[in-house]
This record gives sequence, C-alpha cells and structure tokens, in this order.
Amino acid sequence: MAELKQSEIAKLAGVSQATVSRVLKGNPQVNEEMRRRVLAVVQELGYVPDARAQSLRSQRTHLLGLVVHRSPEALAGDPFFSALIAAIIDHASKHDYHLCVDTARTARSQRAIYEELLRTRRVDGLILVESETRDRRIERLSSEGFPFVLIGRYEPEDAIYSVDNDNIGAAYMATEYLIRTGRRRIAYIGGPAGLTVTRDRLQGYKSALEACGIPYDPRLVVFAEFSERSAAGAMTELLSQSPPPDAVIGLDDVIAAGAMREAKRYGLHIPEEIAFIGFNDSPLCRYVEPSLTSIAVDIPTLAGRATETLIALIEGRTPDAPKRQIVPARLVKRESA
Amino acid sequence: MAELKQSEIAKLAGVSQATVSRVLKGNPQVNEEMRRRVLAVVQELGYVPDARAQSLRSQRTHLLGLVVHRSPEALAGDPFFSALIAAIIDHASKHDYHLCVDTARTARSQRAIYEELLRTRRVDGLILVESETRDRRIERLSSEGFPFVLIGRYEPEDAIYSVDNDNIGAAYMATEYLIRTGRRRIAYIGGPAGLTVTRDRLQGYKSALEACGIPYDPRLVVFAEFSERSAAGAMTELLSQSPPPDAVIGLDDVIAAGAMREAKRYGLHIPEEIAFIGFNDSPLCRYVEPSLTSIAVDIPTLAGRATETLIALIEGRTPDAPKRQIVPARLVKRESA
DNA sequence: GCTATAATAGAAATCGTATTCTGAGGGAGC
DNA sequence: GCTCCCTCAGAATACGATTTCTATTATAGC
Repeated sequence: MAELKQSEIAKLAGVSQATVSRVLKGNPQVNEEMRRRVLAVVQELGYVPDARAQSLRSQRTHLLGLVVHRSPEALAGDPFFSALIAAIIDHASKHDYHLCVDTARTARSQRAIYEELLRTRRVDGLILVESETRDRRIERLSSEGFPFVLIGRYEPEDAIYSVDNDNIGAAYMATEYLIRTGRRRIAYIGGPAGLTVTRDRLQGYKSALEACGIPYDPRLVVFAEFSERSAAGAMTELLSQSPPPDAVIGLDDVIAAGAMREAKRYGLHIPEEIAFIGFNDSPLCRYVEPSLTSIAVDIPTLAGRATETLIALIEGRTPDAPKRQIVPARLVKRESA
Repeated sequence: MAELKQSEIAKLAGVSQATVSRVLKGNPQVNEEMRRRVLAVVQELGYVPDARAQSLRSQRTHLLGLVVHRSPEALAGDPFFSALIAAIIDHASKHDYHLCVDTARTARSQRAIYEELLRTRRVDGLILVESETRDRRIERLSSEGFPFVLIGRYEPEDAIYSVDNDNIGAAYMATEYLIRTGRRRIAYIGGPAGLTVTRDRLQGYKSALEACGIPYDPRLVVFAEFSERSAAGAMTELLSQSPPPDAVIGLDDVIAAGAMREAKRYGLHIPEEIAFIGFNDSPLCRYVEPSLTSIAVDIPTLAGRATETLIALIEGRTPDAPKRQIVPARLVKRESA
C-alpha cells in the first residue's frame, strides 16, 4: 500500500493538489466534472487525509483530553470510569472528535500532564474529573483561555464551565429519606477530605439534619479511602461510639458496602438496627446482602453535557447552557434502607 | 500568552531556529554557550514544542489507540475496562505515549474507526480488545504492516502479536477444582457465542471433564449476554433439567452472580447443593452472599505486555516476546465453591 | 467589440518542527 | 603555508494538508 497523499491523487486525476483538497473539504467552487474525477480516484485508492497534517494546518487535533486525578490502582475496580469514558466517547464521536485519556496520580505528574496536553496543543480541550476543591492549575487554564470543562464543582461558582452531579441535593435526599423512616443517629463516611464530592455531600447531609431539627454530631462524620478495608476501619470507629449510629451514608457504594459488611460482622441486623445508603448505583448494589440502597448518578447525562459544552467552547460557539450545570440524581431504594 | 514557537525563541536567544530545535532534541553537536542561551529563554518563557508539528514532521503521533468492541451501554458497568485503561495508560506514559480510546458498537462504526484511526495516521498503533474469533479487519491491519497488538486470542496462532489471559487453562483449573471437590454435573454459562473468550473457556472446561473421565453433556452449556437478567434466564434454563447441575462456571462475575442469585431464589443452598465460580475477581465477588469464588485475570500484566509489545513494534524494535503471550490466571477461593 | 464580473483552478504561502545541506572557522599535520 | 578535517550553526527543505493569491476563461452588459 503506497503512501497516499493529495498530490498523488492530484496527479492521477489530472488536477492540482489544491483541487483535491477543495473537493474533499466540500468547497463549492469546484466544477462538477473535476469533482467526479477526483472522487473517482479517491474512492478507487481509498485515500484518507492525514490527520497529523490537518492538525498542524487547521490548528485543531479533534482530540478531547480526559484527565482523571487518580492512580491506576484506585481506578482499577471502578465502574464509574468505564461508564464515564464510554459515554464521553459516544458523544464525542458524533461530532467527529476522539478521546485521549490520561491519569494523574501524583501532584508532579498532574502538572506534567497539563503541560503535556495543553501547552503542546496535543488536545483541543480538556475534561477534568475529581479535582481538588481549589486548584491552581485550573486557574491557569482559565486565565490562558484554554477550552475546558470540569466534571465536579468549583468555586467561585460561575468562573468556569462545570457539570456536576447534584451532590448536595442527593445527600440531602438520602439523609431526609433516612430521617423520614425513623433514623436519628445518621453517620456519614466521606472519601478523602480534600475532594469536593466529599464536602458537598457532607453539606447536603448537614442541611437535611438541620431542616429536620436533628443536632449535628461531628463524631458521626468520618473519612475513608476508596477501598473496602478503609471503609471497614471507618465503620469500626463509628461502632465504637455509644450509642452507635442507626444509619450510614457512604460516599461510594464500595465504601457503603464495606461498612455494611463490617456492621454485619458485628452482628447488627440490617436494616432493622442500622440502615445503609451508598452512591453510584453500581452493579455491586444488587448483589450485596441485603441489597444496597444507592443514589444513582446520571452518568450519560453528565458526560453528554460536559462533552457538548466542551466542543462548543472549542469551536468558538457560546454553549447554550449555564456555566454551572447540575444534573439531578435519583434514589434507588433497595433493602438496606 | 503569546503564541510561542521555535523561531521566536531563536530570535530572543540570538540563534537560528534550527539551533533551538537541536538543543531541545538533545542533539550533541551544539556548543555549550548556545545551549545555555537557548535553554534560558525556553525556561523563562515556558516554551513547549507543538505536538502537532512534531507529529507531522516525525511521522509519529505518540498516541496509542485502544479499540473496544462493545457498546457504551455494555461497557458502562464493567470494572474490567477501567482497570485495563488505567494499566495501559500507566505503561504508555513511561514511554511518553498517550492513549486514545474508541468504542465500536456496530459493525459499520467498527470499520469507520479502523479507517479513522489507522489510515489517517492519527495513532501510531492499535490495541484491540474483544474481537471476534476471525476478523477481516485484523487481517487487513496485518497485511498493511500496521503496528497492532491483540488482547485476546487469534488464529492462526502466530500470525499476529497477541497477549491473552490463559482462558483455556483458567477454565480447566476452575473445572478441575470443582471436580476435585466432588462436583459431577458442572454447567458452563458462556457469553455471546462468537467471542473467543466464550469458546476458549468452553474448551478448557471440556478438557478438564475429559481428563477426569466425566462425560460431556451439551445440555449443561448455555450462553448469555453480559447482563444480570440474561444470566438469570440462562440459569433458569439449567435448573429446568433433571438432575440439575451441582456447579456452575460463569464467563463473568456478573453472569455468575446473576446465576447464583437465581439459584438462591429457587431455594438452593450454596455451596452445599450447587457451587459457583466466576471470572475477573471484580469487587462484586467480595460482596455477594456467599462470596463468589472467581478466576482473577492479571490485568496489569496483560496491559503491560500488550503496551510494551506495541511500543516496541512502533519503534521498529523486535519485541523480545513471543508472538503469542499467555498470562496465567489465579483462582481466588471464596465461599461459593 | 470592449470592459466588467463571475467562475474556476493552478501556484504559492503557510502551519511549527526536524533534518539535511552548506559554509565558516579553527586546529592538526606535513 | 597549505591542505584536510572537524566542529558547529545558519539556511533551506520537507512533512501533507488548507487557504490565499493569481491567472485564465467564459459570460454578460452596454
């Protein structure tokens, strides 16, 4: 298979290379006869333009970058990300964009990745997931006018484009649901304390308590890593209190399930003595015993909004969406609460 | 932030653009004094070369493509893929490569994606996952000499580079383990019949039966989609037989767990009356009741071998690995078997 | 019949970097 | 003092497409 380029096609079709380009780009000022001749050769040889040359010339790579702030190990078992990635690809491909995924485990490599993707113009825009609450790099992206969208929340609210699950509302909903069903000592197991999700859900939790006139007890709030073991540790801590909690909200299904398993080990009856609610509605929920009530994050919508907004920014259109978009979550009731 | 390019740097450093390029590429034939001057300006302005121009000039994009033959919906809940993607990125970044992920749900879009990524030279090489047993496109890639590696198996065995979990061996191990613990009517629930994994594991299953002198009963082999519901349906079919199976091997943890749940609904005791073994050792396994014995696929190794081999191919080195690499799996014993 | 205008296609410039080609200068060797 | 070679840096070219500029031809309008 010979290396094909427009000049070869041009020679074979007996036209200039410029004409080949015009035909392929659908430029209207080209005669029907020429167009036919060129297309015939293109079809015959199966010529496809070189994306690298197009990128350089047009200053567009048609690549979106997804940067995930987690180590490979932490990412490994998480179904949230396969869903997110799949959904982004789905939307991007409709607009003829591709997706480049990078992970940033250490702070140093994070910086490197931003440099690498952005300054080298390797991608046209960035989707950022799971950033810290305040992030110097995000401000730099913003001040340089680089197109990017955050999945998650950022302050100040309308400084940048972001799409977020309604974490505050969702945690409020979960907490209120527990209160309505008679729970009074509701615990919250967060993830790493620096993460925005951890804090937002904590806020929703507190608001619901307050709205229902239940005093906030800081001893009922603990933090864990994204692992079963860490969740179990957090649960042990909670159970050491007297009286122990009668309900637990976990930041994550894995955390909630880990905590629930620990409670079972202590001989507690679920949901009679203690109820559990997780987040993400992962496959896990249907399989644990008792099945886990969970808040379902609407990933396709989240990914869709983020992708569409980003592409609009890249192409210079003003996104027809507010800077901060909030996607509602859904409570999926099962046996654990 | 002005648009920086080598010529600007050159002007400021009082050298030619060629010298700037040489300094940045570490070309040895450049005087120490020049090198210092250039680096000073580069540092000061934070110049980083344009990847698009480099791609065109060097004919290398430093992008690997990962093509997954599944719909976004099917991909959504699957932790296998986040693990795979994370592991590939991890290895690729060590060699200064990035990863572009694409999904191919329909046959038409599959073709389009191959064209798009390969013919446009958007990526330097391809990793393919979950292909069908025989695939016309793979033969084309091969005949065009395009660098690619398959995760999974392909026939003829040594026609292309592939890295595969030892599916035959793993299924053999699972089956033999069940037989050793006294099971006699062992069922197999595969995935879609066209997939190589489905067939390979079936083969391992059959071999183990034969080696242990247990006759093969085709009624004990059924196929399901990658969903809980489909798995439940398959299990119902198996339970309608007399005598029913006393053990089940599922292609997948989700399939195995779905089948197990169905068996519980029928009032069967696990593992006393019927045992279950799944594949992937996903988080799920530790949470189902009873916990699910599973074959752990060594994803980091799988991804690592595939990535290293691909990069070697791209860079024109002969991979120091056989064309067909097999990564051993591990039986993780839990309560269900 | 002559200019004005439109339609169309080729020539040439451009995107930013890597590399080959070329030439200047300096030291070694005789 | 001359050649030869070596080192090094600037000039020029190439990568493959897009787009502007330019030239040709045809048509219209008077």
